[in-house]
Amino acid sequence: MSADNPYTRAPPVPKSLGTKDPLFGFLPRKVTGKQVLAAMESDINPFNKRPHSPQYKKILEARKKLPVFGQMDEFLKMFTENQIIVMVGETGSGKTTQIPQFVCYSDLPHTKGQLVACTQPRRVAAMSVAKRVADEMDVSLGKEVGYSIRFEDMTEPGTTFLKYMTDGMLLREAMNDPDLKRYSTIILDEAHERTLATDILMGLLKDLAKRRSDLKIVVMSATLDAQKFQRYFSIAGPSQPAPLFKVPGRTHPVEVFYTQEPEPDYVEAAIRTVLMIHRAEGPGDILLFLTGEEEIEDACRKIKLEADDLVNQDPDSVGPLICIPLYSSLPPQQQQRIFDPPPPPRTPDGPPGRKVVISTNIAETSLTIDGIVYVVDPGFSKQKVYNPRIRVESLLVSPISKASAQQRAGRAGRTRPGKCFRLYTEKDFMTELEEQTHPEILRSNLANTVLELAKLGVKDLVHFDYVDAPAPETLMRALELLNYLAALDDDGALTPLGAIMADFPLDPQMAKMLIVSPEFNCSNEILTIVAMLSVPNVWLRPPNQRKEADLAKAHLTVPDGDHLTLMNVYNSYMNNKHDRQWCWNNYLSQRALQQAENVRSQLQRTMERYEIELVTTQDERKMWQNIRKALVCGFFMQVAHKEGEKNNYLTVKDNQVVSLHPSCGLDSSPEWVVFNEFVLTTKPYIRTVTEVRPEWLLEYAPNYFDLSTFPDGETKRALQRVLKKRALKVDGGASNGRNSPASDLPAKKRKKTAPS
DNA sequence: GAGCACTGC
Repeated sequence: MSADNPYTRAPPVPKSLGTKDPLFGFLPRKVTGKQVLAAMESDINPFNKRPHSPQYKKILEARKKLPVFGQMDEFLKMFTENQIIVMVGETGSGKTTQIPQFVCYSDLPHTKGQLVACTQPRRVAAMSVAKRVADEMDVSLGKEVGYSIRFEDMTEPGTTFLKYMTDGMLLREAMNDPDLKRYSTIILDEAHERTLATDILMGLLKDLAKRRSDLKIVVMSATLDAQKFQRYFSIAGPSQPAPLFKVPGRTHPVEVFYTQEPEPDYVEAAIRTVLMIHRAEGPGDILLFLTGEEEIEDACRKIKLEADDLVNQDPDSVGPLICIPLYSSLPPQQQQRIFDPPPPPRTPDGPPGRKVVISTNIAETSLTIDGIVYVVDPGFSKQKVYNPRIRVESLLVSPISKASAQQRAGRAGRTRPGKCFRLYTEKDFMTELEEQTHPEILRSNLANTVLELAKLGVKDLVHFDYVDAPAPETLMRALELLNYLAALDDDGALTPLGAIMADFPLDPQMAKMLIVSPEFNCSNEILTIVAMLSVPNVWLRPPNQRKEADLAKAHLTVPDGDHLTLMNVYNSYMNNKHDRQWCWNNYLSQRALQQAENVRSQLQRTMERYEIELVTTQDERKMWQNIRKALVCGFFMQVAHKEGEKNNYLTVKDNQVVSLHPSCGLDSSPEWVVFNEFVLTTKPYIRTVTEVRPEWLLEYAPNYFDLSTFPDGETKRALQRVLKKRALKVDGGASNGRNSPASDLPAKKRKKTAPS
């Protein structure tokens, strides 16, 4: 910010070095590899004109050995001649660190007050790559090179010209600046992972490229998807696919083995294979892929037992073995164990020890473990699937794709030649596995995405140029929900309320509930509840302390409803911050609560921007009633009605039979409830549940609770009885003339002009 | 009487 203030500036540097300037003679976007190489080898940093540090040259020498470095001139030529490039760089090619730097030398964004952006699907990647590149360019992180992720903007406006960021972050920026004018070039990295955000960005950028001829785009992906992207980005005409720039990787060969026959029990087969490798194969660590926490912990125990047996039977030829579980909900400290060295031999010249990491898909992309030589791949993972008919996302153990299997095998060849044992037949691999994992956009509830697209100015959501178009029914479901929430009008256009909702990083139901909550004098409470609903489960339940954990939970439970319990947990956490042991003593996840605190303050800032007041109700009973009313305004489509005597519920309109989830803290089973989630595990459950009154449903969501649209049944009859009773009351003089907040803007906002 | 594949805003 203060770059022009001579008093706060870093050591003075000559404004112009004339012909000594390493960038002397550089014409933007007409730069050659020879020129860049000379500039890189200069004693002066071309971008801040300061002398290079001693380690700069050392790092440069290492960079020169990367496969991509040898093709710099070729890349720059293609960059000069094309607006959009598809680039394929296999593992170890150095594309993520080098290509953005090459682009900077050609674009010279710092001379135009612009930036080069490089997106990543994951926060850690954005941070760590930015750090690495800042070192390579000999600048400090957050100055010329920075990163931007949720909760952390490590950039300096006016100084930063190369920015690594999460794909979701760039999408957010596009909502406020659809032309992304600050960027001279946008690089989408890991495009083959097909995250929702990257898919939407590809659609936006393809369109934007037509409007902004000065914008260049580089899409980086794995080999298998390149053609698809080349065809998608053929903006010069259907017969002219986007040019492909290809760089070989630098990995070691991996030998792949298949089973002769299909394995009926993949966990058992996996354990057997791990022990076989341990007995018969040379030194090197093992990575085994399983599908979830329970399966992993179970396999760890079994392998440990069997390996101990082997060692006892044959201590002269079998070395010690340690098993390390790995999944995302493990605390970071335990995740670090994957980097522990394998155990030493039991005697100085005994057989070497071995490490086995048993992991979910997290080790397929997010985490790399050095020293892995053997991979055991049963061929399954848990995948999200969305059923638009019943509006439910669930996790299903499904066969992986060929691309995924290839990625898993590659994990064995990072340090030296390795082996991959696939626990399925080669025939099944060839004929049964899909080429690619279905992109997320085909497997998700799109309510959020559709609202984002509307805010991005996309008028026709159905005919938007998707790389892969979602099922029409999924889009219809999303449009229907947003229309009921009054975020979209009957023509599908964004309403002023919808524009505000889109600015909150929340599901539309929660955004709606938060925005209307001042009308019920409980925005302070709803803000807390929404933050708690946005973070992972806060309750810990270690397998050997279940009773203690359940007891601790019972102490914090508010019997009137799970939403109130969440609020109580958050408030207790804040009141006990002085006690470092408090979370641990109450079997609560410190990490999740800390995250809730972050989310809450981020949401509060967005509320302030729109002047949505933070208010509270003093009377506790009234407050609780108000909270439940606000819940109805967001979640009126997630209501269930009790049927019969047992804990059986029927969801309203959809008529799905559901049960209260065992984690539910209600001390009774009320007739009407709103729920936060419908989960399909061993059977259909509703989770995070609170009692509501049927009158509120009719009052705050009259469009949805238009009984003429209801299927016949007990739910409809119950609501008809409520209507009748209400009609009698109104005749008695207690008229209710208030506007329904479920279809209107918050009171405060009505007086102001809607923000653009 | 069950769970939380993995990300992201």
